[in-house]
Order: sequence, then C-alpha cells, then structure tokens
Amino acid sequence: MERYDPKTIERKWQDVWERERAFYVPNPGAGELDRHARKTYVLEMLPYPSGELHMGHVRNYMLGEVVAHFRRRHGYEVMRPMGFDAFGLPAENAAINEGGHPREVTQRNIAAIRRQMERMGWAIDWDRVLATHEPEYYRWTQWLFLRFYEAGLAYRKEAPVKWCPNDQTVLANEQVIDGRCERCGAEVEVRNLEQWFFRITAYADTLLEEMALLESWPERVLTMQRNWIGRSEGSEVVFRIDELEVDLPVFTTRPDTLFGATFFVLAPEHPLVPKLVEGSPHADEILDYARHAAARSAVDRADPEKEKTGVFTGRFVTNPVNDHRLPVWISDYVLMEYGTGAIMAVPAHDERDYAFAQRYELPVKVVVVPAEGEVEGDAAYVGHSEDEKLVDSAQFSGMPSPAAKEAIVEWLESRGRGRPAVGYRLRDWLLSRQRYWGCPIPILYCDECGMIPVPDEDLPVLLPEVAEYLPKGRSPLAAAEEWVATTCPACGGPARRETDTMDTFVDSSWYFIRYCDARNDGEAFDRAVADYWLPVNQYIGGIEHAILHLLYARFFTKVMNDIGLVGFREPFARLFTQGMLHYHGAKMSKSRGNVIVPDEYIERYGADACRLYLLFIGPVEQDAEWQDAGFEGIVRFLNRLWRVTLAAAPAPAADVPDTPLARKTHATIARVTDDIGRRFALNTPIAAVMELVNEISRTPADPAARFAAETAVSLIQPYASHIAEELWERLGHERLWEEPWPEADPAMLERETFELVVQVNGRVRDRVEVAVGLSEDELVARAKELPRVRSHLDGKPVRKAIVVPGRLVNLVV
RNA sequence: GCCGGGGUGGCGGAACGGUAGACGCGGGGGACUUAAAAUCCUCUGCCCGCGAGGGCGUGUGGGUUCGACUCCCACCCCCGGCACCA
Repeated sequence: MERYDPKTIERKWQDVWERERAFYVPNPGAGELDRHARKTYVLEMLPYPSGELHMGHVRNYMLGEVVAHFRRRHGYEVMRPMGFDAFGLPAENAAINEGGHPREVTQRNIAAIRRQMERMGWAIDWDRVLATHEPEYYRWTQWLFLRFYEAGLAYRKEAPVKWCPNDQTVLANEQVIDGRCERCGAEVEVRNLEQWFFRITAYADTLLEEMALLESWPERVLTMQRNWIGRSEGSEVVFRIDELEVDLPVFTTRPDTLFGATFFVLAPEHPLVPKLVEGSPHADEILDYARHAAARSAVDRADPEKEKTGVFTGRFVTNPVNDHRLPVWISDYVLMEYGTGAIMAVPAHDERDYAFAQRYELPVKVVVVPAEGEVEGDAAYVGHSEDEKLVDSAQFSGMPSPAAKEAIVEWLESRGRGRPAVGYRLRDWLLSRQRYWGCPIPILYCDECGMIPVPDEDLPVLLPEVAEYLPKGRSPLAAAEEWVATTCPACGGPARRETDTMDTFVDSSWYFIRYCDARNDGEAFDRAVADYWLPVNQYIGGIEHAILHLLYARFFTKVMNDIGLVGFREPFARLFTQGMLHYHGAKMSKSRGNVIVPDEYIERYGADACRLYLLFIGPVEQDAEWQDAGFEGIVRFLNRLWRVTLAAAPAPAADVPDTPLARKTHATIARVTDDIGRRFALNTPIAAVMELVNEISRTPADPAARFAAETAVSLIQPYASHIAEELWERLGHERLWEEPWPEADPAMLERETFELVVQVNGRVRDRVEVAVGLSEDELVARAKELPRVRSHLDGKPVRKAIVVPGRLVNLVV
C-alpha cells in the first residue's frame, strides 16, 4: 500500500485550492445584498509582523479555520480575510533589533508569515489582504482621523501623560500595566505634554450600555471592560473658601456622610494650590511638599505599604451642609486625574481618610451607624445599605443611608451647592506617538490660520523617508525638514506638518471594515458592502486585547455609526478568546525565547499533523502546554486514517447497510456536529473521529466500512484539510471542501437494545443489555432479577424505584 | 479588598444532574520479525483479595437530590482583571 506522504499531498492540494480559488469570496452584487442571512464573517485578530509565526499562532488561527470550513460546508458564504498590523512599536522594535529599515523588516516578515500561512493550508481569502503600513490603507486611517476631528472627537491639549523612557514615546493609559510600559516593561513617568487624544470618554456610557447588543462575548472580557471604564454614580458637592471667593467642587459617592467631613484634601498637582498658600509664612514649605509629592512615580505613590503624607495649607473651606469650617490639606493620596482632584475627608466612613486622620490627629465624627448594633471605634465604618441610618446629620438624622444620599443631594441642588454626577475611571485615548513607524497625523500648523486639517484630496500624507528613525524623545519625522515645511491650504502661506504618528491601535480599530472592500481606491469602503458583511459573526483572538483593541474597535464603530459611515453599532457580534500556548512553563513568545516554529514540523510530519495536534491538546479557551510526546499520537492517527480508508476504498459505494459500524458512524456525525456547531468544543471531535477510525480498523469486514471511512474523512476535513481531500479523491469523489456537511440519520441513532445501568441506593451494582421500549415496570423487574443486585438488596423491600428511560434504574431500599 | 476563571489518573484531558477517567501520551504483557522499526492484540485510578468480589476516589467541609466532577453555602489554593478611583 502506498504510504501517507504529507509533503506531496499538501503541496498538491494547496495548488488546487489556489487554482480553483476555493476560499475566495466575492462581494455580493448590487442586487444580492439581501442574501445577508447566508453570510458568515469569520475573523481572527491580525498578526504583528514582528517575526515569524510560532505554534501559539497556529493554534489561534486553527480556531477560525475549523469554524470557516464548518460553516462553508453548512452552506454559508464565508469570508475569512487576513492582514498585517504592520505599523507601530512591535514592528519598529523588531526592525531596530534586526538592524534594518522598519519597512524592509516589516515587509520581509509579512512575506515570511504569509508563506507560513500558505504552508499551513489555511482557507483564507487572500484577495482581501491588507497591511496597515501601506499608503493604500493608511490613507483611509488618516481620512477617518479627520472625520473624528471634524466631529470634535479628536483634539489636542496639554495634559499630564504617561511617558515611557525606554521607548521614548507617550503611551495611552491602556498601555500602562502596573505603572509599566505594556511593551517593554519600563516604569513610566508622568510628563506634561501637548498631545492628541480621542474623546473616548464621551462614549463611556454607550460602551457600557451597548454591551447588551453583543450576541456572545466572554463574561470576563465584559467585566474587564466594565472595570476599565469604572463608572460610579455619585454627586458633585461644592465647598467654598470664603475669604478667597473660590469654589472647590468634589466628587463623592457618599453624600450621606457630608456631616461627618472633618477636613478637606487637595491633590498635590491641584492648580489652586499656589493661590491658596499665597502670603502664608509656610508657603515655600507647602509648595515644596506639593512638588515632591507630585514628582513621586506612579508605582511608588500607589504602593499601599507606604504611609500617606500631607501638609496643612492654613486655609479652610466651608461645608455646604452645615457651614462648618474644614482645614484644607494637600496629600499624595488624592489623585488629580480622578474626580475634581479634591475630596471631602470623612475619616469615620472611609478607610483612607481614617488612616490620614490617625496620622495627623484629625477629628473623627461618626454620622452613619448600623440600624442595630454598635460601631467599632478603631476603624472606618463603611457600610451604607438600607440597614444603615444617619445620626448627627441635622434634619437627615434617622434616614436610611440610600434615602439620605438622595435627600441631601436634592437639598444641595436647591441651594446651588451640588448635583448628581457620575465618575469614570476611563481617560481619553492618547493617540499620538513620538515614533517613526506609524501613520502620520494629517494636521498642519499655520502661523496665520492655526491648526488646519490636511484636505481629503491631499491624502495620504506619506510617511517621509528619514536618515535616522531611532526614537529620541521627539518624533523622528521632525528631522525630515522638507517634508515638515509645507503650504497652508487655507492662506497659501508657510505651514508645518504635525510630526507625531498614530498609535498602532488606531490602525487596527477599523481594519475589519476595510477587508470588506480592501481594494477600494475611491473611499475607505462602500457602506452597503460593509453593512452586508458586518458585524463580524465570529471574532477570535487573545485575551490580552480585552481592553485595548477590543475597546478601541467598539469605540471606533460607534463613532462611525454616529457620523453615518456604517449601519451597525458593534463590530463583533460573537467573540471567542482563546488560551495561550505555553512551553517550558511560560507563554510561548519570541521575547521569552521559547518559541517552537511550525516549519520543521511541517517538513517532517506535515501541516495536517500540526493543525490537528494544536486543537487536540485541550479546550481552545484554556491555556495549553506544548509537548512533543503528544504529537506522536496524532501522527499515528493520520497514518491509521490513511491505511483504513485506502483499505475500505475498493468496496462499492452501495447503499449503507444497517450494521453496528454504520450506527457508530451516524453517532459520530451527531457528536462532531454538535461539538463544533453548538458547543464550540474543538478538541473532542478529534477524539470522536479517532474512535470511529479505531472501530473501522477493528471491524474491516463490516459492510459499512467504506461508508464509515468516507464519513471519518469528511468529518476531519476542517482540521486536516489536505489528507481529507486526498482520501476523498481516492474514494472516487471530487471536492470535499464543497461537499455538504454530513447529516446523522435519526433512525440510525436509535438503538434496539441498550445497556441498562442498575443502581442500588445510587451506587452502580450491575449492567445488563435490554431491549429498547420496555415499560418502567419491566425494567425494574429485570433489574431486581440480577444476582448482584439481589445480593445488595439483601431481601429488603424496595421503597422506591427511579427509572431513567434508556439509561438506568435506581432501586432505593 | 472587589470582579472573573480554574482545581479530575503518572501526564494532556473527557463526562452538557444519570456507568467518573472517552481520546491521546506514557507504562506493563503479548503477537509479527533473525533483529529492530512500523503495525496489531491486551492490561493500566488507588487500596484489600489467589479469585469471585469489596472498599475508597473529581481541592476541603457542609447542604440539596433517588442520584452531584456537575447545583447551593462556607473555606483553601492557582491564574487573570481592577484597585489610594473618594
């Protein structure tokens, strides 16, 4: 018998697929847009071309591969495009390490990855391929930026921002993890710089509310986004420094504790600090403290082990509820970037305020107590439910905490000293970067006219060639003097170009729409075509993008919908986040140096073995460990499938007789279909087909052997596409990828007998093969007869008998 | 601290309230072979027993149920997110 030779087979079928354009899906014509119900858009997050693909990537892309094949064979028109997230830090840093120009290194990596993907035999529509660093693409990224600018959603301002001293650029808040740069791990600094922002905070509530429109997203991703947005309802209360005639509003979620405020605290960076201390004999000391406190690193300042520090300003504010005068302090435990940068301190009911009050011997006044019981004296009492009530709070005393919150805010509002307010943790998205390898921001500065957007017809603003692209703290683009100096489109006078580039995450915030119309030179995309394909039916990617890419893409989509560019509100209806592949106990990644690349495995064992193994290894949503040992089993399985199928092939493809093997085959169809289609379990279908192949191998003379082998080949096709096509052809058929998915015959799933499990008091005591269709009484009677059951009944009367038809009898004595 | 996910043989894992450990790896025994590889057969949770058989077993302790890896309560451990957010 001819041996299974993956190399030849795989090359052969990859050529056939390409020649016959098997996985290319054209857009619908104008009259076909109503076919929407039959389309499926399967999308995986696009790779960074910062190196080659490793086995972790292979596992990720296998998910989309199986889903795409499965849906196509169910009659759907499946679009599965691919692209490259080519701009940005990952690619640029790779170029710096490899010592080439970012464009050359990026393009080399793109070519290598594409070749790897082709060798894996993935069903991808390469007609739609895009790379975000190509002017054909980033022209439209710039165009979209200008639409955001016009809508007031892209703006420039000076603000304290996060600066990575290693990467020499500012970062978005989302790119700072525990005070460190998400990419390089360096501790970030805070700098006051003028930067570009997207007004994502204007969409904070929408991003929360419209989670309801999502069909199926993992709960943990939604939770992470909710935490990140960090919405909390409260109120703004205005305190006042009478002698300076200065109002100091605070944000609080606990207006019910206003009568318990005993001091007041400003963040060290608060802009009113200099004014407050003006003329004070201690002004210098106080300002000195404020400067030092503000300069502490974010990591240091957030360390809960470090004791809070502070200094008294000598000023007092008036509490609007009772006109009490509260001393104003400055302390590093109050953050300028949350709320108003000022707080009312209620030590009796807030742990941080309590700790500060202890340290500086400030008074503690209890105003909320449990309805029953006592308040412990040595800690803040933080309860505020229906079971807590107010005391020592004038006319509000005796009210339950929640009602008191409302009543006090209403009372303040009527006097113009407060109002309901909502606080968010989310900050605007800082999108400008002082790096070379990114999309230029299409803005000009004219001495006469000020800030001017580049006219649409002048797009793209091409990324200039520069001699030196290494990061130096200001954008390398500034060195391209001829490029920077330009003409103002409004007055014709001299103007300068914006030299910062955009964050990579801007590029990837709309690529999923561009795929629909990737070759369009006249516009970013045709809206009708975008509305046909989107939202993405199944999006697949890593959990590491739970709040970066996935939040930004949702924001972009909502803005594009609001300004009339698309007809949908959410980009990704269903999201699946797969687990990471580990090797030697750590996430497989180039930076850790523990990658296994598929190439030599493809060479030795074939792409199909890799494809199968990476899904067989465990549930795709969980992390998995690469083990060479397990790979052997898959190689054996493929060889067995090959032998068993070729052995069965000569039999005539006659009507399938009703045999045990035929029934097993139908049961396997049902299992595999349910696992992939409904449960999204991609490891168990492989086990099911293995079982079937083992069964054929054990009963080669069964008249249904050919049918069973054919079915095994058909069911494994989404996983091992090459060997499946080859065997399908050798079975005398044509094109398996176009073949409808097999259907289980319900009649063949029914059985004439079944193994009745007999329990006594819930413990299995015996099993017996019985006919289907016996009455419950007959089943109980059969069960009682069994010798082993009788010995356990021990002559005692059966008190109760539970019968699960087709399964078991449980006798209770 | 708050939120989310997870804890099952020597290992990866299966079991969608009804036979715990499918499938695969590893290991033992055997067949084929001069031999090896490949392939095939067979056994393989732990303990007691020659055996028939029995007992114990899904992180821990309770509970619901005729029946719990699965549902509920409390706790322990691991992974991830948020966290001086007022």
